[in-house]
Amino acid sequence: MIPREAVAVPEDDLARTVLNLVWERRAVSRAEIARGTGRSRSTISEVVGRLLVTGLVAEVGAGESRGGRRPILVGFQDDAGVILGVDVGATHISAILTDLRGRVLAWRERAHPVRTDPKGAAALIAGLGEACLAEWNGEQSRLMGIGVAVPSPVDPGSPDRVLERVLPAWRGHGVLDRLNRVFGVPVFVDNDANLGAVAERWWGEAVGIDDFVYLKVATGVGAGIMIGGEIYRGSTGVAGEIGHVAIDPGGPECVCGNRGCLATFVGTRQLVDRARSLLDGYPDSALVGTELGIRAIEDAALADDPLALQVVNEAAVRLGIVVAGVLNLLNPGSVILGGSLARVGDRLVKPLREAVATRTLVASAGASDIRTSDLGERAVALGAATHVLVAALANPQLFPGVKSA
Amino acid sequence: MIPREAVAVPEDDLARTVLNLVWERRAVSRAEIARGTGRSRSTISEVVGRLLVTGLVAEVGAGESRGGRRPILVGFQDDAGVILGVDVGATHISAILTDLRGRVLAWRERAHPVRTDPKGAAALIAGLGEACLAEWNGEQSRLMGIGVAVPSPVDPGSPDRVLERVLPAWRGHGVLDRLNRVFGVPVFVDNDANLGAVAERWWGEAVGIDDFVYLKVATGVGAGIMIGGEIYRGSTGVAGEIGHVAIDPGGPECVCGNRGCLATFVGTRQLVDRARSLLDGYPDSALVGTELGIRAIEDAALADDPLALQVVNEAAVRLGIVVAGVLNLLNPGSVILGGSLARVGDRLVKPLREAVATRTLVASAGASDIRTSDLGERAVALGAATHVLVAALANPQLFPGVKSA
DNA sequence: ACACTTTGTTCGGCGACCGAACAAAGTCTG
DNA sequence: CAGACTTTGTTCGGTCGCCGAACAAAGTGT
Repeated sequence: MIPREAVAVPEDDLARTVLNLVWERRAVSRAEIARGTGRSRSTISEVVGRLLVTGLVAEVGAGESRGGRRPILVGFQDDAGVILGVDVGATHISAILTDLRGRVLAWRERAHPVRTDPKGAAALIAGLGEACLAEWNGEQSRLMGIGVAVPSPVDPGSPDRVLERVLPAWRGHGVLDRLNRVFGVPVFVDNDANLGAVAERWWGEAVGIDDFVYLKVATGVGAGIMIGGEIYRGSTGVAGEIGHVAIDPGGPECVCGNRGCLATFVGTRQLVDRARSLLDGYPDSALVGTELGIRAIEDAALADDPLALQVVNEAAVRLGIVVAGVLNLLNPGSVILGGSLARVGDRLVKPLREAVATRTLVASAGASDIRTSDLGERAVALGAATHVLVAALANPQLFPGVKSA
Repeated sequence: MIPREAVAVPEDDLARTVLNLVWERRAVSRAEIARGTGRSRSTISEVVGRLLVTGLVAEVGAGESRGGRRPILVGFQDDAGVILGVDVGATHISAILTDLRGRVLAWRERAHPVRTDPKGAAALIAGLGEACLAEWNGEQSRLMGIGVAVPSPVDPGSPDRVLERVLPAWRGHGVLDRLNRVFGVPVFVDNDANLGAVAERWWGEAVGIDDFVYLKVATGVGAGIMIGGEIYRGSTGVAGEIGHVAIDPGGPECVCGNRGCLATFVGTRQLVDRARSLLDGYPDSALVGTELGIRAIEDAALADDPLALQVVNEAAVRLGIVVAGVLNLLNPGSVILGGSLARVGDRLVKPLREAVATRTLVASAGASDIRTSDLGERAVALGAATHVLVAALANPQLFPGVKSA
C-alpha cells in the first residue's frame, strides 16, 4: 500500500530518540517531543517529517488544546511490522507472532523431543512460524525479524544472531542460518529465562522496574536477571543458571556431581517423582491412580488437593532458600515467578514468601515483592519476539522500510 | 604557576572523550587520538588545543615514528589535581591523598568509635584530611574533591554528595556539609564495599574486568558488586549486604532475628570469639595466654599456627557457601577478597575454593578465579578517592581549572 | 471582539566537524 | 646519499545538524 522503499533514516541519533519517545507515549505532538528531547520545535518537525515517510509513525488526529492551537498527534504505528518469537523448550516448541506493541497475532505449539532430534526441531520451528504467518494473513514483507529462546546459556559477547554451540546436540546443525534463509530476516537468540524476563519487563509484572529477577520453574529452573533494564548474562553467559545452587549438603547426588542442588528438588521430573513417592501417604488424593504428570499436579494443587499442595509447598521452600540469597545479594525491585509452576499462584508464592522471610534482612525483603507472572505459557515466546523489538528500537534500521542513506 | 582561571571546556562531549582516551593511554599523539575516536585530525587538534590550556594534558615529547614525521605525544598530567579519600570504618577512620593516577601522596589513620561519637568523627575526618594535605605540601587549590566510604548502604537514587541518613546515629550531623565547607570542594559518598570494588577495578586485581564481586571481610562482611564496570546498588541500595544470608538453618540466632546468618560466623568479633572457644583444644597455639585480637589471629595464621588456621578455615568454608551462590547466580569474571582477613592470602583462599568447588557448576566456577586483594588496608580509602576521579573523568568540570563557558 | 497561547513551518545563521592542501619531519629504496 | 614516500599537525573553506526568530493558523480566555 504505502510505497516503502529504503527511506533514509540513517544511524540518526535524534531520529532514534524521537522514535523511541513516540513508541513510549503512543501518540504525541511535535511540540511535546521537542520538550521531551530538549531539541527545538523546528528540528523535531524536520525529523518527524522523515519518520512519517517510513510508515513507522503517522499523524493520528488532534490532541487536547493546552490553551492555544490544538496539537497534531503523531502516533506510533504498531502494525508497521510483525515479529516472530520462538520458544524452544525441552519438550515443546512454540511460535508466536506479535505486532510492535506485543499484541499476539497468532500462536502455535507442538510437543517435540528437542534434544534428541535437532533436525526435526529445525523443520518444526520453520513450520510453526509459517503457520503463524499464514494465520495472520498479512504481507510477509512486514516480518522484521525472528527471536529464538533456547533452554541453554548463550555467549555474552555475541548473543545476537549467531550461536550454534548452545545445545550440545545442536552443534553444527545451522538451525538459525536456516531460519534466516527461509524467512529472509535477522534471527536473534537468547536464553529462555532471560527472554522471559524481557517479556515481564515490557508487558508483564516488571513494567517500569529496572532491576529484577525472573525465575522460570518448568522442566528445569533458571533465572533471568535484569539489571538497569538490560539482561545481565555474566562473564561467560551462565549467570542465572541457579539449578545447581547447593541448598542441602546432605541432599541427593546431582547429575552435576555435587550434592543437594536445587535441581534435585525442583523441576518437572523432580516434582512428579516426589508426588509419586508421597502417594501412599495421601490415599484420598485425586492423583491416586492417575498417570502422574506435572500438569495434573498443578491442576490438583489449584483444586487444593493435599498431596499436590504438599509437593508445591516443598518446592516453594527450596526455591525460597535460593530467592532469599538473591534478595540479600542483589536487592532486586521484584522477583517474578514464571514457568508452568507459576500457574498455581499464591499456593506457590505464600510458602515461598514465608521461607524467604526467615532468611533475609527486612530492608531487602521488604523492598522487593515476590509475585507470579500472568503472561502464561506464552511468556518466553513473547519475550523472544520482544527482544527483536528492543533491538529495533535501539537500531531502527531493523524496521521494515527503514534503510541507511 | 600556570594561569588556570576557568578555562572553557564545557560539557563538550568530544573533549571528554579525548580526555578519557589520553588518561587511558597516558601519552598519545593527536593522530592516534583521531584514529581512536574516529574524528578527523583537524578536529582533534582543535580540541587538544583547548585541553592544553587547562593543564590537564601537556605535550610531553616526541614518540616513535611510524614511518613518517615523529608524533608529538600529549600526556595526561597526573599531578594536575589531588583527591582526598576517607574510609570511615566501624572502629577506625583513615584518609588518603592521591594524584589522578591513584598514587598515594599521603596517608593517615586513627582509631575512633565512629558509631557512638559522630561529632568527634566529623572533626577527626577533617583533621586527618588536613594532615594529609599538609604532608603533601602542595597548593591546596589543586584539591578536586573528597570521597567518603561509609560502612552502610547508600541511596541508589542519589549516591552523590548528599546523604545523611546513612549511619543511624549520624543523622542530621551534617558531616558531609561540614567537609564541603571546610575544604570547599564537592564531597561524594558511597558504601565501603562498593568503593573497595572501585579500587580493585582501577588499580587492583580487577583491572579490565567488567563484572566482578568484591568481598570485604573485616569488622563485618559486605560485598561490592560491579556490573558492566559500574557499581550495582540494587533497587534500595542494599545490594551486596550479604552478612545476613542464611547458611545454616540450625545456626545461632543473629541480631537480625533470623538464624545462622553469615554474620554470626564471619567478622572480627565472631572470629575472635571462635578462637577463644577453641583455645582449650590447642594448648600449643601461640595465641594461648595472649589478648586475643583479629590482628593477632591473622598474624598467627600467617605463621601457620594451627588454632588460627582452624579459625580461618572455618570462616573460609562459611564464606565459600555464599561465594558459591554468587558464582552460580552472577557468573562474575572474578571474586576478590578484601578487608583485613585477606591478609592471610592463600590460607583463606584455598579452603574457600574447595568449599566453592563442591557447590558450583564447572562452567561458572571455572570462569571466575577467586583471589585476594593486594591493595592492603588502604583499599577502601583509595577507592573513595578513585570514585571522585571516575566522576571527574565522566564530568571534567570537576577538574580544577576547568569551567563551563 | 479582543488579547493572549500554543502549534507547526520557514528561513537565516552559528558552530562542530570534515576533507583537501600543505609544511615539517621522519623512513625507506636504489 | 639523494629522492620518493609516509606520517604528523595545522590551516582553511565547506557541509550539515541544530537553533532562534518570525509568522500564520488555530485554539483559549475575558
